[in-house]
Amino acid sequence: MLDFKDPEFIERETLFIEVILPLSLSINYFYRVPFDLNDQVAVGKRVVVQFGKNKIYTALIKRISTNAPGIYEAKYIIDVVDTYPIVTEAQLQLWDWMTAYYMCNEGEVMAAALPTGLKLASETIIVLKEDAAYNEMRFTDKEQIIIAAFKNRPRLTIDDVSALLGQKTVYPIINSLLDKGLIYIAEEVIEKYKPLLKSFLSLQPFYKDEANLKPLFTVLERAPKQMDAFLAFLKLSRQQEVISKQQLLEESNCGAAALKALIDKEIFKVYKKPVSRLNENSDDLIANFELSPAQLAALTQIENGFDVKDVVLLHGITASGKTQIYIKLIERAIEKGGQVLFLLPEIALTTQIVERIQRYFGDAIGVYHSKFNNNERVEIWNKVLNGTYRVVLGARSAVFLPFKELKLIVVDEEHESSYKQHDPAPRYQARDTAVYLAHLHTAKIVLGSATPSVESYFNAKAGKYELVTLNERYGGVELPLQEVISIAEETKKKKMVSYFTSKLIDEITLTLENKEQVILFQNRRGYATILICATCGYAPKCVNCDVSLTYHKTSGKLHCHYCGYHQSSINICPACGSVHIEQKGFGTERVEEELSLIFPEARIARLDVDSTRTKNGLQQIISEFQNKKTDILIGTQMVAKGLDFDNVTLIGVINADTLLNYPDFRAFERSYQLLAQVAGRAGRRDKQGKVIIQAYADDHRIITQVIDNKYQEMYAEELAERKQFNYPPFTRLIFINIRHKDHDVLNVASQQFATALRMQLGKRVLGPEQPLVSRIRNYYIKQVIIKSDKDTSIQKVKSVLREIILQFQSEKEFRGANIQVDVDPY
DNA sequence: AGCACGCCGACT
DNA sequence: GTCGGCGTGCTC
Repeated sequence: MLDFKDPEFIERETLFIEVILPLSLSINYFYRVPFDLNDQVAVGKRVVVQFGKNKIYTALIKRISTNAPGIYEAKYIIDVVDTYPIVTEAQLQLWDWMTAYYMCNEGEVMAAALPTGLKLASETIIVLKEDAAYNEMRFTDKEQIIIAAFKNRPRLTIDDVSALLGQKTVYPIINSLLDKGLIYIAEEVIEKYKPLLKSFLSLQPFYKDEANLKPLFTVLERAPKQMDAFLAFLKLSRQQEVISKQQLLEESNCGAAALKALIDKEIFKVYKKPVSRLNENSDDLIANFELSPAQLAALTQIENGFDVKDVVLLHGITASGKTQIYIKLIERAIEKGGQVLFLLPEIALTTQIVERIQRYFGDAIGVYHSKFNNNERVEIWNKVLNGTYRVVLGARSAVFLPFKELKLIVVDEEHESSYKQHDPAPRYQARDTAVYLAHLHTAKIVLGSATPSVESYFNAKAGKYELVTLNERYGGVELPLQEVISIAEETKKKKMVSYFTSKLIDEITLTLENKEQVILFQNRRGYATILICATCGYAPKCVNCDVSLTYHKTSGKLHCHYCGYHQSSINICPACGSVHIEQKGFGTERVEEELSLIFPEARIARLDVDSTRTKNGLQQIISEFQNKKTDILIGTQMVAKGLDFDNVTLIGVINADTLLNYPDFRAFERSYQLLAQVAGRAGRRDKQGKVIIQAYADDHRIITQVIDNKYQEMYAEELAERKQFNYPPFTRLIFINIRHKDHDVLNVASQQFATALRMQLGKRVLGPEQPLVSRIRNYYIKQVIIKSDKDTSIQKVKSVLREIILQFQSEKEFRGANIQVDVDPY
């Protein structure tokens, strides 16, 4: 074993390091370490390297060796960024596994894993923090030069800094300024989320000393209002840690003037703190909850399950109180000194569940997802690394955080498709990655869902996972009354009003009269799905993609949902000149419009990607609905996921058929999950909710199963189908998308690729097939599918695939072709 | 991912 | 005659 720390050794030996660059490169590169940096290099630290002609990147040290890397001469590293490794050994192992399993590059994994703030590059822009407390700190000369430079320019690139100081090694200096909180990395995108700041009060340090309080009381005796406020403050401070200005005003009836006087007299100090925009009306749920007997039983089963298996699947119906069970599990894991990762779908992270858990665990908890900017993400990364955070709530990318003592992972809503990353690579499934991550740390993992994925349930039934079932709703809340209404029949009887059956209209009327709220679900956005000329059949299509354009009335434009292309709408058919343009299909916009004609008094809001694109859109729509400023919320999938409103008693599904007709082998499973999830939003503690599902296929087995809550039956029938048609969980799928700008070249190329693959893998190879959308952003697409049965070694299949891809890419005639591999598409 | 090197159309 | 289009290959 080489001792890199031995001074003798350091003086004599030349070190070479293998680094991972955060780019899509098929191999890693080697650099040479200058002698004076020998004692600083370590696996998991970042280094600054020049890559290519004049590009500078932050790379990560993967291996250190004394062997020169063969024929070429290695470049010297410019600098070592970190004083201690920021990536752990376990993380590097996880990266290795992901690279191999999902058939991508290590650089792609690194790019996805590290928050942008840890990937400084030469053109990264730094900005001086305005409110930084300079005078309380000491700076080196170089730091002062940089700070001074900000007087002339608000933004500096790393290259600028390099020029200013006349040296290449600037990363440690920048890093130190970042650590001191003096500068931050400018966002390349405008920040979407701006925290809401609220004013809080604290006592000036001087008065924390009891001795100084006494004279204060004598002074305040002459100002009864101020005294009142002060006493109210003292009383509150005994009960809670933070006191907001607003709260003190409410509790003391002292008036704003008296409070201002106290602040002006420097008795109180005001500080601002970001608070959630969401209504905080569910506090009581968490403060000191007791598990119900059913929950307690489930908890015990989970813990016993951990004795025999590493993975437990918790199948608990909607509103059965899974969160409280998670909290108990988390609590126990922390008591044992461990760290906990709690994964949630992105959308659920903006809701109450985060607040509940945050309130419960306080400062030891971190939240990690896309609403946070780079600087905050780096902060979270560091706090996980140094152990400040014991619990992290996060979306799928949180699996990349640098845990050191991970003891428990919770994957809530494990069936959610958003756990799978589709683009770009690594195309990973965070739930499956979490199972491997738990294995790496010898941690335990709970997968929870009201409607588990067929795969997970299969694993549980097969004994790979331990299965725990919770069949009782928490607090005796009744299951909603569910009913399906046939659209066909209602149409025949001429009882349809626009898209709504008479039953749904009646129920909405009743609900609004009771001052309760309604959620309507329509899984399509926009106004009309397509426009079509009634005379010649022409339908406007996207110029870049092979899809019809969707008509959006709000913008008055035709939009492509794949590439973002849009054009103005048409009144006259460009093909035949006819003015008979028909609208086919309808989306949330249309539902909103039609509904407002029927219920002109009702306050209606829409929740979909379009209405939430603007700043704070999502947050605002949700909180307005929660605060009962809206009566009816119309939305796509978004309304089904993780949102919890306690005044909603009616849920309407406008058209269930669109879900069922989706051409995917998981369509029925997904429909069941989505409908069950939507239905779960109905009802309150004191009132049974109602769910109305409108459909043409009103007797479809999936709809019947949703209405009767027959998960098991759905699972059994799905499983039989999967077995018959060789789909997961009986096989493993790999999708290979081949893309090319030229249609004909693609045909030849994909045919040849499939043939080469078939030579070695035989009938496991399907295609090339034309995917649903055969052209996106001007690239034609063909799909080859590998369906590998469980008896075949998947490693072998992957190595064959890897070889064929390599061979394919070396062929000159197909050079413009681009291959994307998607392992376990979801 | 960048970025340079390299071979074919409209311009001072 | 040149400036520049982006197609292709390389980066330790």
